Amino acid sequence: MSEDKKSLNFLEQIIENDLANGLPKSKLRFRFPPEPNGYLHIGHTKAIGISFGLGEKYNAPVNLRFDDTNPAKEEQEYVDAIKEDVSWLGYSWDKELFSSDYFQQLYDWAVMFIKQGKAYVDSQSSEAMAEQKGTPTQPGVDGPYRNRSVAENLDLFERMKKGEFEEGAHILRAKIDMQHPNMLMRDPIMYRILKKHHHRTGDDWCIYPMYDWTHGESDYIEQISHSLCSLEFKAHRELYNWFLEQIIDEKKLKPKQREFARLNLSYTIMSKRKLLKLVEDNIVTGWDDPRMPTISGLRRRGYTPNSLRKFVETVGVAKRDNVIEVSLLEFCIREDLNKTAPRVMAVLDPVKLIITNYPEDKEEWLEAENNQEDDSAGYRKVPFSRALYIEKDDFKEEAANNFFRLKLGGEVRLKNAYIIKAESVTKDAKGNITEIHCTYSEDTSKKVKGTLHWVSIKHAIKAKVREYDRLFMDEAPDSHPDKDFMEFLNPNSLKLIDAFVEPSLKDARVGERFQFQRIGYFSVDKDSTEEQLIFNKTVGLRDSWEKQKPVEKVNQNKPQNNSSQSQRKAIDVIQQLGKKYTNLPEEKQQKAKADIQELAKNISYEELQPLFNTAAKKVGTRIAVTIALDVLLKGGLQTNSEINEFIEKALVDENDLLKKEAQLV
RNA sequence: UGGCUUAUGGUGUAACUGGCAACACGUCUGGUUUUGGUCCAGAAGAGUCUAGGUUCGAGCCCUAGUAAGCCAACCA
Repeated sequence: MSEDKKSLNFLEQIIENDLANGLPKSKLRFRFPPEPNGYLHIGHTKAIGISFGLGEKYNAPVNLRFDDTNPAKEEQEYVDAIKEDVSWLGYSWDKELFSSDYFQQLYDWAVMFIKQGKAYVDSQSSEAMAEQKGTPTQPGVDGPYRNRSVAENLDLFERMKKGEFEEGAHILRAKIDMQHPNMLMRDPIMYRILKKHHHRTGDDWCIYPMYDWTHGESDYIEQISHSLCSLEFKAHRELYNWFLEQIIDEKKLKPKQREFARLNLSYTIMSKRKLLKLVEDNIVTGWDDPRMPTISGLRRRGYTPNSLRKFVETVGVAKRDNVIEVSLLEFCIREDLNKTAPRVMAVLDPVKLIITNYPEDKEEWLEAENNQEDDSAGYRKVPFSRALYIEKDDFKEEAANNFFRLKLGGEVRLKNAYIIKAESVTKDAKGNITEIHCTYSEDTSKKVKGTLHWVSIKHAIKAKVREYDRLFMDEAPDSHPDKDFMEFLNPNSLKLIDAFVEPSLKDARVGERFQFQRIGYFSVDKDSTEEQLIFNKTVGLRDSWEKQKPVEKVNQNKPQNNSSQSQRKAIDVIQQLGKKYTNLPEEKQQKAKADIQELAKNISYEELQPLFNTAAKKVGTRIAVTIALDVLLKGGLQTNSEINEFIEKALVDENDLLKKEAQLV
């Protein structure tokens, strides 16, 4: 009944506040403003989830606005891809808009700025202007063209527009303050000359507005109430507001820019420029390569819109830099697919298994449940025969008891079929197992520890499987100032596998997702043909067996594990026991005390002494130190002024426990 | 020799605006199971960056530090 009330993130709080202060709910409007210069990635999914999510929450419209002010980098291909990705995620925008729609209005405003003495044409080299601009720690100085007459500015700007000048000859700058502590306020550029073809306005314009000049005014034109972007635009807010204040009509709404921390994923990169490099260098096969963190890549990999939305929701919204562990993404997709993906059997690394007491020419079509998590999923038939494939890993001639799979003399269940017992193996000249010989029993009620998946050799379909590993071997590949992110590329990020799958998969269609039982989730790749099925591995099943195995490859994946408790130094354990001390019930306190006394035998005064400075309020730690100190003193330690001072303080503390321990010393 | 922002378990986010630090992932136990999956039950792990202060009471307020990020594209 009672919905557990989710706490609001800081953006929602801002909106609630505005609403409480009189902003009508009907005025709420958001926007997602991608630049069409690349494909959207998982980081954008967060931005999309925030603005479109707010739109859904408040039933407010959300515009999709392409920020296309730089004809040098932007293309129609990207516009189309972005639209596809946003709709695939399940969001629908109110209006599809382009910043270029506002070029004329922006130009008119710029002319107004010039007339009001708020903008001027600068004609220096970019180097000269950069020098005058100063640095973050040093103020800038005015340039020589800063005080051109209005008439001259108007004339030059007009001629810039007409295309009379070459690129770089002139620019239009806002006239604000060259000494401003915020560098963005030091006469920012509003227009530059760019004689490039624009994907929408063609050759109409020779001058193009800059981001800062365009963005806020576009928000204003569209009457966006909350313009949400990532943290690196924080400093731009001041300029955003300045530009708005010059043109605002008091009767209209003034958009509010607020900034959130962008999403970072461990073991990957999120920069469009760097992703583009992977594409251009053919490290990957394209923007939608399943190893890419792009939305299209994840889609091709088999991720669902649901899982991505859940992921973004789980990650939350705040203002501090963050790195999300990939395991959370994997959790989200497994959670979704577990409920929805039909189960099938596929063998990726086959070894032949012969059931010697099963007739040579017999075959049976056995019933198999499609998805035990979904009652409506129904059943299908799988063919069984004398000769099967099972996974090589599922058989060992000899193995310990915790190996639940097949071993000589041992029994396992074949999923959806019978119980078999391994009798013998045949090997090739090199000693590799070529065949496993088993006998089967039709009594399937018997309890056995292991269940294996399998395919009937005669009926199996050959399929290609692409198994992916992370693209980078470093946790944060582009965070090393001295190293290029390309150095961390994982040479084995793609593994091609020839697999055998059950015949029901014959008609599987591109994009369909399955669970290959006991292995993972797979989806049919678009490269598949009538003759050749190709599967992408989306993600493996959780595997608690893999973790138990005494593997040699260890550390290569895990950043580092916290060293086990047993290896911790005695002093650290004492400190930790102390932290909890005052919260413990009396008997446990006694035990903790005994533990501390025992541990104290193994510490030196030098280790204990720094803890004398423990803050007064951390009473527990001080108690533990007192107890330990007592042990040391009884062990022959000479008292000194530091010790006395510490005990003195304890004796007059208001905490009785501490006082009591101090009195014992 | 600047400005802005941030700081809570391994990770991410909370804490009803000053009242027993919670949730999720991950980790570890145990149970169920024709997937070593799922599911179920449980555990460990944080005195909230440091030092002071205000307060009956501080993760939250104040002061001073420390650390990290962002800001010097005719990119967005």
